Amino acid sequence: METQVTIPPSHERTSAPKYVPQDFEAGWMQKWEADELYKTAPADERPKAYILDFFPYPSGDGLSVGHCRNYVPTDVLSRYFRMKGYNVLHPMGWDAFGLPAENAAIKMKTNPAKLIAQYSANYKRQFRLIGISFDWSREINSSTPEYYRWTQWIFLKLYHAWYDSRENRARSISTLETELSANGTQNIPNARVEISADAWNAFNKKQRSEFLSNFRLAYRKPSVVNWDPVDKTVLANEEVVDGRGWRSGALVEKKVLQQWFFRITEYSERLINDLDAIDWPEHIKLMQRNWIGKSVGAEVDFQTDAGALRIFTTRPDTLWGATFMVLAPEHPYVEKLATADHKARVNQYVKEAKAKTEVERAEEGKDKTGVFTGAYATNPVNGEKIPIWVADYVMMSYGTGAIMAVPAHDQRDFEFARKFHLPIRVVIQPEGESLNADEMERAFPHDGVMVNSGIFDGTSADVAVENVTRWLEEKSIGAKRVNYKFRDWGISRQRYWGTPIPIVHTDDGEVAMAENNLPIELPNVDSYEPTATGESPLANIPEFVNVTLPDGTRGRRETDTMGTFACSSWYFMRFTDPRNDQEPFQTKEVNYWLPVDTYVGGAEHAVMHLLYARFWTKVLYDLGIVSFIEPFQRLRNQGMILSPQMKDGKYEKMSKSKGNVITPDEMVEQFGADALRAYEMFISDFTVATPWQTDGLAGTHRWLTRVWNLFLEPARENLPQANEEQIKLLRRALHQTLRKVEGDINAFAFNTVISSLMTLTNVLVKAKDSATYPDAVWGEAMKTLLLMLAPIAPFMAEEIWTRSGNAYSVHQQKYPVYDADAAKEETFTLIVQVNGKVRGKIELPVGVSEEGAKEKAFDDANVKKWVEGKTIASVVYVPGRLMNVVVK
RNA sequence: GCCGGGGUGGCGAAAUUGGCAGACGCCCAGGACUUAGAAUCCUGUGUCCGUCAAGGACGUGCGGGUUCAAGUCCCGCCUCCGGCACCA
Repeated sequence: METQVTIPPSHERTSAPKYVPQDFEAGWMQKWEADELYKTAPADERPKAYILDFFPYPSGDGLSVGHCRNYVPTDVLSRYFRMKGYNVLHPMGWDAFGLPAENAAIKMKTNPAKLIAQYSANYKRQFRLIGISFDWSREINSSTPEYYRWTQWIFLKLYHAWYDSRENRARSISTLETELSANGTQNIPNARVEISADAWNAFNKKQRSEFLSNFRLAYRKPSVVNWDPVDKTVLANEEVVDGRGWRSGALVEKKVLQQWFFRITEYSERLINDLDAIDWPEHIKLMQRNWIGKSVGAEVDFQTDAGALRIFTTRPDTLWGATFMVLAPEHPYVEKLATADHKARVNQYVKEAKAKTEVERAEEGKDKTGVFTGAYATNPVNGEKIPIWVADYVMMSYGTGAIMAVPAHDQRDFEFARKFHLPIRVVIQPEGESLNADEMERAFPHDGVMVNSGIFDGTSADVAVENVTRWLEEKSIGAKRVNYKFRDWGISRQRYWGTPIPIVHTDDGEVAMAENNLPIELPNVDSYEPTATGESPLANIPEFVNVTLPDGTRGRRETDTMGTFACSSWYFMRFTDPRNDQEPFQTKEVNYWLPVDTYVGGAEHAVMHLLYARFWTKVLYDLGIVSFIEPFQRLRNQGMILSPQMKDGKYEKMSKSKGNVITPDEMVEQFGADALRAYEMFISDFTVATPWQTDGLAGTHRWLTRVWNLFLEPARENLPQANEEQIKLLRRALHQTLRKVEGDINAFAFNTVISSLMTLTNVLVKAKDSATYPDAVWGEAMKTLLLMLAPIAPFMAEEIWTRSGNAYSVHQQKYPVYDADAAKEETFTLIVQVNGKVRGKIELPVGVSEEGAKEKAFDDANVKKWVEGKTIASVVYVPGRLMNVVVK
């Protein structure tokens, strides 16, 4: 029997200290740091937890409440694992190089290093304000020589390595030189450039250097690049969004420059395969797979007057349907094949196509353009002569830059054929349908049965590709081939504010700096504005550019700097040993801490940072420098916090330009950091975008006030002693909450962590006002609640802990241990349905027999009413949950 | 166009394997306290019928389906968000 509890209004209670978080929060933070509470120990015997936020670039705007969405949960996790007895690494540093800082510095006529120092100090202040427990003794800054020295060191490791596809790993370049000198490239499958041992041995220094560039994992080549005319720099493919620079928004132009690349494409297969072993959101894995863009098909040679023209196709089963060929405008055969009477038109077309930007080509969309070269190719499967065209819908950068056009089964070829009145031939017939080339309105790119294909007629779709490919190989016409959309990672930036590339150009070719000559330091200069020519501003600094090597050779230093994704591709390793000036990190430390157990940040880095960091990790693994193959075991992306104001029926993003940014500073001033932290967790599921509501923050503030009063307000007088049943219920609620909270923290369900703690608070407040509990019971409840609160509301937990007379610090206590017996339920509510509608709810003891449950269920008055006079067809019984009576 | 992920009260949202839809909080209303307000506390709060009862009908973007039972599974749409975009 439940009794109605009357709770006296607060004014009747004896006075208690008021919850004013602003009075104690800052003081505790100072004390914790002074006492080095969050200083991480080196590798030891304890289990470790490495919990990391994405490397932030500190901006002048500081942190908004949206940014706090990821920093709070990772902090909660870190604090939780410390209390669980783990050795926890939870560090922070600054991705300080790069355009934003440099551009801001140019605009404000100051030095980017100064700006970064100022901005990062502000971030640090804000992190402290909201109680984030970073180990600041491990703070790093990627723009300091102490850091980028090792970025350069890793660059050299890549420079001095090549990918041996026979062993499927990177090896030292010296192993390649030894092999070239003995056997040339004859044993190296798919060598990009082939050479005999004699030819290699006859090479001079410069020739060797240039030849090795075809193999090195860090190499330079002339390349058409994405040129951002506003930021005056080259952008990686990943940094071009809709044909515009991702930061400046300017239309990207084409430009040919000598560029540095990392040969990430060698790792395509491993980057795809190893995704299976890591706990990442599926959509991020999918984005990476799509970005790498693996497709399996065949390469086939078509004979022409200029020699064999190699094409790539994923549909070798449609070879008999090829009615023309198309070359990309940049294809080297265009010049060779164009016949005299077509040359003028071809040249004109190529010139126009090359002048167009990628965007212009794309904007013209599906409207195909192209010209006939006058030349023909021979289809190797049937000896047919088919015309060769040039068209810009074929890209030089994918496959071989040439295609066989099968208009009946490819939509693009179909459009092209219709526009230029080229023949269309059906070679795949769908089941139960008959395609007629003249009447088709679009291509049929799907599976079917092969027709018009000689000996393959009648071959069904499931084996067609495989059979034809095998046949091509037997006949030596073609071969199976895997292609990737993925390109090598371009890292050159013609800017000042980045890691210098440790290479010197001499008359004898490139010379890599010796490791012990690192770092190559950025010169301290007044003017570092970008040049309009595309050269780095470093090129205008003679003291930097002109070098004399130890052997007396004179050279020109490389003036490009590395894009910042180089810095962020290994910073998570540096945190394990951030002050080491002998090596990037101790082997023992890096192998103890890595991989990162939980890595948290926004989804916008899905294909850039996250792919590059995986690549560097694999290279370092191949070279025996680290012992793990993936850097981030568990990845989670936070959802965005949107502005509370709707515009056109939608919530907007927070941005300085829209003037709708809400800062943690103003929220802390009003409600305290603990309430802000709780609200950041409570606002919604971690991964979901959601609008900010300051009223909701008022709610978590009210909750914390109730918790405060629960601990610090004296109990009412003259309350009855709690009976056995009340004690049991109290402990049950407590331990059920503990189980739920631990499960939810591990599952990243922070919103339900808060709601279950709110529910427990409500239970305890009622209990406190209705009975006096034995000290042991009440003490257990209070202590358990406080320890569960410690990671979430660290300031309040410490304040209450101390005021209650406990020894400092609450954050050095063991996390409470869940008692399964106490949490066990004795009864459950059986839902009784009649024809799927709920007609009754009855309390039954756990473990009741089916017969017992039925008896009680049919005893229920309302159930009786619905069953009476009807025939019972069946009864579905789900033990411990539900009974459904099906009647007619 | 292709590939993902969503759509649940006035609002933010919960809901192991299909098993009580709406936990928790906000807002709002009524009440207690107060000279008054703030704060705090109590009660109510999906919609509709019913007497503010008992009880019932409807309800998770729309339309179908599977099932004793569907927010959850299947088919077809609508719509929002993200990614890719002539990838041969």
